[in-house]
Amino acid sequence: MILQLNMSSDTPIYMQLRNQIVMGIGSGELKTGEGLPSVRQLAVDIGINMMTVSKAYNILKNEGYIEIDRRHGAKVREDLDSNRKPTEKLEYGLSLLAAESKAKGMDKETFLKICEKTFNDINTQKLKEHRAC
Amino acid sequence: MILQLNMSSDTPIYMQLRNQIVMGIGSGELKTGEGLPSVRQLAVDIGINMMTVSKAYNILKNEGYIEIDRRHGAKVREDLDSNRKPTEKLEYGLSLLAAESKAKGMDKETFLKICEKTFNDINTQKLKEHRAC
Amino acid sequence: MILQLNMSSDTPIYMQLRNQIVMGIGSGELKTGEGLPSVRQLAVDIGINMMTVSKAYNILKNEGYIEIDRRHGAKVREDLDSNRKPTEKLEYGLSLLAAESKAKGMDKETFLKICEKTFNDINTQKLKEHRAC
Amino acid sequence: MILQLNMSSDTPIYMQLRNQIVMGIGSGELKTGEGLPSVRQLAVDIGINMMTVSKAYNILKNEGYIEIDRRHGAKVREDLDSNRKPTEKLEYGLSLLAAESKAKGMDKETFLKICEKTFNDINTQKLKEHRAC
DNA sequence: GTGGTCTAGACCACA
DNA sequence: GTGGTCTAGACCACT
Repeated sequence: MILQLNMSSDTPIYMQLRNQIVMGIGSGELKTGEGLPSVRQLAVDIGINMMTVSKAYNILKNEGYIEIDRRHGAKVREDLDSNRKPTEKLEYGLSLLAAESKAKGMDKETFLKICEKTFNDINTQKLKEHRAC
Repeated sequence: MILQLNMSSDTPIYMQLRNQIVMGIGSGELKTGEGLPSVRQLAVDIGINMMTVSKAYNILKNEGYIEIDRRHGAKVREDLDSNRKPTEKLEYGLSLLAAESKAKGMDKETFLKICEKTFNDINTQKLKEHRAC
Repeated sequence: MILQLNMSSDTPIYMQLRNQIVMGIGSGELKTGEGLPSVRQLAVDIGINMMTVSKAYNILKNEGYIEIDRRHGAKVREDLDSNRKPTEKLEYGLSLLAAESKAKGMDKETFLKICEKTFNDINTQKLKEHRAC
Repeated sequence: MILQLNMSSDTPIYMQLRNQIVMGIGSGELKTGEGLPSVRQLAVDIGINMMTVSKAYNILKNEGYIEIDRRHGAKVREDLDSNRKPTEKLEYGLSLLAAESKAKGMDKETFLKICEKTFNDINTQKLKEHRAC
C-alpha cells in the first residue's frame, strides 16, 4: 500500500496517515486481520517521526479499526464488521457536506448520485489532499 | 438563528462559525440576500473576539457564500446558486466518509439511505460539534 | 457613459469611480474638455453618497485628469496631453505585475503580447472588478 | 533579501510584505524551493507583529507562491511555473495602467517600451511604496 | 455606523 | 523548533 502525505497540508500528518489507512481498509487493500508495518518501520519508510505514526495508530485503535498487540504489532481488527456505529461522525460529516451542496443549489438527485458514485469508486479512489474542516 | 460554539473543540472557533452559517444557508434559515449580524455585534453576542468573527466571514466570502459590503455589512449572496461547483471538496469528504462506513461493514443501501435522510433533514439538523479532520 | 460599481469589492467606491472615469478618458469615451456630471447629480444617479463622488473628483483633479470650476462643474482637462509624467505610478504598477508574471514562469514575449493587446483593447475594455492591491 | 516597509502607507503592511516577496521571487532573489524566514523571525526582524507576517504568508500560500510546512516553515513553491494563469489579474491591472497612460497622451510605442524595460529590469527593481488602488 | 488593520502578548497543536 | 488560534483592545478608512 502506497501512502502519500502532503507536508504542506493543513491536515496534520498523523491525520492524513489515519485517513489513508482507513481508505485502505475501506477499499479492501488492507484486509481484516492483516498486519500493519511497525511504528518504527513505517516512520522510516515515509520519513516522518515515530511519534506521528504512533499517534495515528492510537487514533485508529480508539476508533476500533485496528488492534495493537505488544508482541505482533498492529493489525486490522478481525471483527470490524460487528463494530458498526459510524452514525454519529458520519451524520455530522454528511450534514455539513449536504448543507454546502444545498446552499450552492445542488438538488437531491445530484447529491445522491455523487454519494453513490463515491461509494462505488472507493476501491479506486485516491485520497487527494484537501482541507476538510 | 442560534449559534452554538464549543470553545474546547479542536475545530477552531472561526471554522465552527463558518460551518454553522453554511448550515444556516443550506437549511434555508438564512435566505439569499439576508443580512448577517455585523462582526462587532456577533462577536459581542457570542462572547468572542471581533477578529475571529471577521476571519469566519472572510472565509465565507472567499468560498462564495456571502458578500461583504462596506456600508451595510455582510449578507448572503444573491447568486449563490450560479456558483455550483462544490464537487471537489464534496467528493473528498464523501470518499473519506464512505471509506469509513465501508470499513466498518456498512453496505451501499444503508449508506445511501443515510445520505438521503441527512439531505432531507438539513432543515432541522443541528450542527453538533465534532472533529471532522 | 455607464458606471458599474461593486459595493462588495475591496476597492473603495471612490477609487472604483476614479478608475472608471480614467478608463473612460483613456478609451476616448470621455473627450478632453467634456463636462462631467455634477457631484450631486452623479451621486443620485448611482445611489451613493455625495462625499464619495466628491472624493473621486478631487483625486482626479489632483492627478491632473480633470478641472473643477465652481461655475461650470468638472470637466476633462483640455491640456491632458501636456501633462505626461505617468512614469512613477506606471513603473510601480508594471513592476509588480511583471514580477508576478515572471514568478509564475511567463516569458517576456507573452508578457509584452498581453501588454500590447491590452493597450489596443482599451476602447472596448470593461473595467471588471478586481482586487488590485 | 532586504524588505522595506512603509508604515504610514495606505497599503497594509501585510500586502506590502506580500508584494516584496513576490518581487523577490520574480527577480530571482528568492529561488524556487528556497526557505523563507519563520513568521516569528521575520516579525522580529522588521519589527512588526507575528500575525501580520502570518497574514502575508497565508495570502502567498493561497496565491500559489509558497508552501507552508508545519515542520520547516515556509518555502517558495517548487512547481511555481506549472501554475501559470496570471492572466485575469494581469489584464485588469494592465488595462488600468494602459488607460491612465493613454489618457495622458502616451502612445503605444512608448507604453510598450516601458513595459519591456520594466520586465527586463525586474532583477534590479526596487519595489517602491506607492498607492496601487 | 460598517469592516480592516495592527499590536503585544498568550496558549496550543504539530513534528 | 514551527505555524495556528485567540484575546482585548486600539486606530483607521469608508460611507
